[in-house]
Amino acid sequence: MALLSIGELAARTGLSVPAIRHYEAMGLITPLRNAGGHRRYARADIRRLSFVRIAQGLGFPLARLAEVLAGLPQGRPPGREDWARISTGLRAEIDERIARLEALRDKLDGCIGCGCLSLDKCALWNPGDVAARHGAGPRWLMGDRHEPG
Amino acid sequence: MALLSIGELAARTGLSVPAIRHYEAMGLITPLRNAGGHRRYARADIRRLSFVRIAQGLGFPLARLAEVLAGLPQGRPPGREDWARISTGLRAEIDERIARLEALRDKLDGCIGCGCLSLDKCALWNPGDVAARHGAGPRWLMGDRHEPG
DNA sequence: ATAAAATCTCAAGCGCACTTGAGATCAAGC
DNA sequence: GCTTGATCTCAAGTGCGCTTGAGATTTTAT
Repeated sequence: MALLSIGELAARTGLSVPAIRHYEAMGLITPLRNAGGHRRYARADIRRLSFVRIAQGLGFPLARLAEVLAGLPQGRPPGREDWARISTGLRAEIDERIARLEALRDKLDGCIGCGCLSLDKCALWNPGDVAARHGAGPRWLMGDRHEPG
Repeated sequence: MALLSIGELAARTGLSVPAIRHYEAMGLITPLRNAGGHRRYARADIRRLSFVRIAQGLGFPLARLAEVLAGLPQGRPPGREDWARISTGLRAEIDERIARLEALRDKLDGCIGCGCLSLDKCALWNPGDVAARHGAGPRWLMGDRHEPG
């Protein structure tokens, strides 16, 4: 049993079968096919999907992960250095996301505690008074998460 | 200018006008209406929407925020204690989210660094070997974020 | 050999958080 | 008074990340 069926891969990763097919459509994984046209996965693909789930849980959209995973070797199974390379690429972004979350939490604490409660004016809640600029888009404070497209 | 029009509120909060109307439909805010049927907002509503944006940025769905905001007084403008009360309610959930993110980051670091690379078996990546249980749903590691519904 | 289970390919639907558009009404400036 | 801009409602569309369903084919077990 060198290669896995999609059902086996689903069982190993905890993903649903349609979800795995969806990831394929999004370019995250590219299985082989057997004579009958059924998908056949290498063991390394379990790792690949585990990575996807974790990175996705950290807030990365599938499209970004497709880019990152494109950095893994094709043909040869990826080794330690390969995973380390693409992971370090994400580390900076991960740290940034966590930092942003912590900053927001602290702002929340700080402003509730400070008693000013003028959230529309308070520098903590509205750093740089962006709201007064031109009221264009809600980009302040939020970073790029779930930006209205 | 005791009350704000929706356009003014949009300018003050950085939100779009349709977004504010959407929040109303979701039960997050309930403006008064003038004689002509136009929405009129109190100053405290700026705070209310600022709170919504921040909490939303922290990962809370609008439905949850509607619940939380229902804890604010009606008629009387909310005071420091009101905001403090509903914020502390969220604090635990916020801390939990941050902790989860940090844990995932550390797991990522740890397993890339540890050299085992057997993500499907490694206790760090797959605590409790949940994948082998019955392959039902992808609930391990992820918490409740963006759970397939 | 055959019945049952797994897989295949489309296509459509869903939940969330909005955006966009149409057509009508209200408000404000000149 | 009249035009212009803001606002109204309702409906439909968007992007993401899948799920669900239909109908056909392949694989596996007996």
